[in-house]
Amino acid sequence: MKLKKQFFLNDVLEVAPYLLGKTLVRRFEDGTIKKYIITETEAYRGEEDLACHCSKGKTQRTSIMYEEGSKIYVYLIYGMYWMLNFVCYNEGEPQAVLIRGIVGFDGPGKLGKELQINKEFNEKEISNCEKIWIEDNNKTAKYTTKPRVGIDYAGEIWKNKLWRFILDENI
DNA sequence: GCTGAGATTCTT
DNA sequence: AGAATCTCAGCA
Repeated sequence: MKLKKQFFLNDVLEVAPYLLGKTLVRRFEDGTIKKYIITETEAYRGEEDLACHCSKGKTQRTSIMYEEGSKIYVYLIYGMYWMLNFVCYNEGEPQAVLIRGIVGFDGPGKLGKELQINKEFNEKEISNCEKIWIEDNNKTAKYTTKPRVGIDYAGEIWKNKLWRFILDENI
């Protein structure tokens, strides 16, 4: 069954690890439906988190993260890769979980390409979207935590946070 | 308006 | 180590 909106109102540090092992379902333009197991996520949490886009405050790009949880946040990085995120927690407190890996497509850029993610997904409702959704299995997966990737600019405190969650069986 | 850098990946 | 390639933020 689909993950409910309520689930994304929790703190991102609860949401990110819980998403591991869950099934990400994508309905493509031609009607084909494919399912992928989520293997890796990363948490970005609040304006004080220097690695979070919201550390620079509310802008046109980041305004979606200030809304209530369960919205999809998509953006283009390095001019070629679409990143897929889900907004978490309460309105006014920006948090998001980045999907970094799914079975068979290890890396946020690769999975964005495979899922054919584009700017049209931005600001959609993940709990009520006909193109993409997540299926719950009511299980808690075993996982390993590591520092986040690609954020050396965030400073020692935030760089060393263990907010990257990796599904154990996939290592 | 222009410039620099980025939650990446693939090639040299 | 560097290119590919585009959007946004910051500054003029």
